[in-house]
Amino acid sequence: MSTGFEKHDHGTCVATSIKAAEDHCAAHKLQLTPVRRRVLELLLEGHKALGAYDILPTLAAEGLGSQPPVVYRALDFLQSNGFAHKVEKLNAWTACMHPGEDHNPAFMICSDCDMVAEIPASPVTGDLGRAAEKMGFSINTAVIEVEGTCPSCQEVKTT
Amino acid sequence: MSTGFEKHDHGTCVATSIKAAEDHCAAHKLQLTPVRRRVLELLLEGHKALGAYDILPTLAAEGLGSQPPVVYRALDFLQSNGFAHKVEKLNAWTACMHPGEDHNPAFMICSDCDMVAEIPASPVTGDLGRAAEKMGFSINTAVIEVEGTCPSCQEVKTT
DNA sequence: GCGTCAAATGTAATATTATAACATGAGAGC
DNA sequence: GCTCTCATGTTATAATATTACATTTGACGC
Repeated sequence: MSTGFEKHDHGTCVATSIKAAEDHCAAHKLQLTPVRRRVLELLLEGHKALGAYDILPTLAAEGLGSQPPVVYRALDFLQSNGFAHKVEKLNAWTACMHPGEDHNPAFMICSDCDMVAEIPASPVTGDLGRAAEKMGFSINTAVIEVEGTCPSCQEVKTT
Repeated sequence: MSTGFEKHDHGTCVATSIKAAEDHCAAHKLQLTPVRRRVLELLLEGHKALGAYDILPTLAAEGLGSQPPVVYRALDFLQSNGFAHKVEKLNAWTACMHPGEDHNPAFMICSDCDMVAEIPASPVTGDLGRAAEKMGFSINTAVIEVEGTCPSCQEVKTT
């Protein structure tokens, strides 16, 4: 699975994720309803993070709901089932690139092109986990988001 | 400097931070105005993160300003000069525990008692930095926040 | 079929967080 | 005293998110 920054077959990328969501829902008796499915598709369109209010007009135009709770509910569903993540720094959501796998996501956010790449993080076993353990702090969830410049945007700058 | 979770002389804690802010301002020709100073004091009161709208009523009661921009400006000032940090996960701010030092903060947030501890993080040299370097991603800022249970709240639960 | 229950959706209203824009004031340096 | 910069006062509004309650739909047991 790609991280998003390098070149990749994005069609496969999308198909894989949708398929993973369908399978997971089938296996766990969850409903991937039209709204939920469409929101996931929108999140998958680019490797960007979308705000709830970026998504809402599209849903409204397609007759899938026009009020904020509609999109927030869909995002909650996707997030709690591991199909999407919230990027706290951006107050925005992005599709999960490792659906089905148990993972702690970390994000790299390019401030030039707004691309968001999800990479595996393992805070519990990493530096941070060791620091927490030392202090007797028990980690539940971790927010790890770095902002900077992605490889392609660095190239653009230097050429 | 304490992290906040363990027992400590909080008076010293506050005094040290205020002093550091005063010194830094004197050295850099910055003004630690009444509003700014008061906001810093409020952030230092407990090792908690405060939202802008938690702070505003106090400022208003003390005649230091009653409109949102007042508190946001003060927070911007404190943050850009390294006296406070924003905790993205909470949309709230906390006083810096290592003022004057060049550091990448990480936070441990106790979801039971709301205590926030700042610990040093070094993403650029740590696991995350290595991952970023490998991908050719250049890090500008890092948000590292873990949420879980602090030592004292774990004790309470088990007794 | 029919009742009933849970999950999902529709909708109005409102809460919370944050910023834009412009006017006013206060002090430093000339 | 002039002017320039920084800080503050104030109004309005933007952006993000949730509460609360009504309605619909489909599964399941009877």
